[in-house]
Amino acid sequence: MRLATWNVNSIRARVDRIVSFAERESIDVLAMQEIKCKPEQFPYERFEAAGYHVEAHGLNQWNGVAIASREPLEDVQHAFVGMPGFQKGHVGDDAPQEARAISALIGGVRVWSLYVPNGRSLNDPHYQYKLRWLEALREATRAELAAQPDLPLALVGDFNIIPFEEDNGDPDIVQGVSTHVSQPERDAFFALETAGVSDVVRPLIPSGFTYWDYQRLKFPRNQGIRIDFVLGSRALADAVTGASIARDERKGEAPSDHVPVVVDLDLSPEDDDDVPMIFG
DNA sequence: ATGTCAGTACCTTACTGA
Repeated sequence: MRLATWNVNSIRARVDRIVSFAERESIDVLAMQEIKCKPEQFPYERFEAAGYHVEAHGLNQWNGVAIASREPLEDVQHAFVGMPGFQKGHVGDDAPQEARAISALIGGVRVWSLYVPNGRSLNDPHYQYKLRWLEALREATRAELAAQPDLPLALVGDFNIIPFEEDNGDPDIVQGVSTHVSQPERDAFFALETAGVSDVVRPLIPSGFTYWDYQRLKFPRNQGIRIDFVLGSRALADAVTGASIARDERKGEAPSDHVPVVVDLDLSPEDDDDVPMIFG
């Protein structure tokens, strides 16, 4: 299985290049974020013509997540357990949830397409919302893996966090001033490891950005940041055979400001070394 | 060049969010 995640920054503005990428790179499962539309506005037919099923979750022109898959999507969910809401600067369980998570079971793999809140600024209520959202994600993931320890689980998407200093090539993003690099955000990201998931791309691709701001020639200057990740459970990590960051997707006509992150998985059953080979 | 882009409504321009 070839699994990719991509913050597309509007599905309608660039459906051509998104479907072209999926076909050209033989993507089996494409998790998308920031589709920026309601389901009735999603260009399903373009994906179906290319052999993909699609599940989309969007409430308005903001946020929105989707998963396209060559295999059918089963047991679709539009939020994780305990996902907080946000409305007019108010964080909480009583505020309406935004369209920032969608999940499906595909070929035995539980895939979550996630768009973590941006945070906006360190003193904005949205920043507290971001931290609470990440803590709820950690707890939901911990519970899911406690119930199914051998589940191949992938949390993929735009985490809006720069985990390490070497992931920050943008001189305008400064510790102590900016979101994405604050210690509480980084702590919340690394705490996901205690739930049983880890970054499966970094061991194969130690450096490289996934986002370059449209403004101020950030891409030509390569002043990008690494904020899009594939976090996998043990069973998923054991299946990873390769990974890539599709940097070229930031080039050309009407690119998203993010590029796809791709992982290759070999999900065929493992040989069990504890059992003797009795048939030759 | 405080150097961009997408979506919407206050719709040929201003606003929000990123």
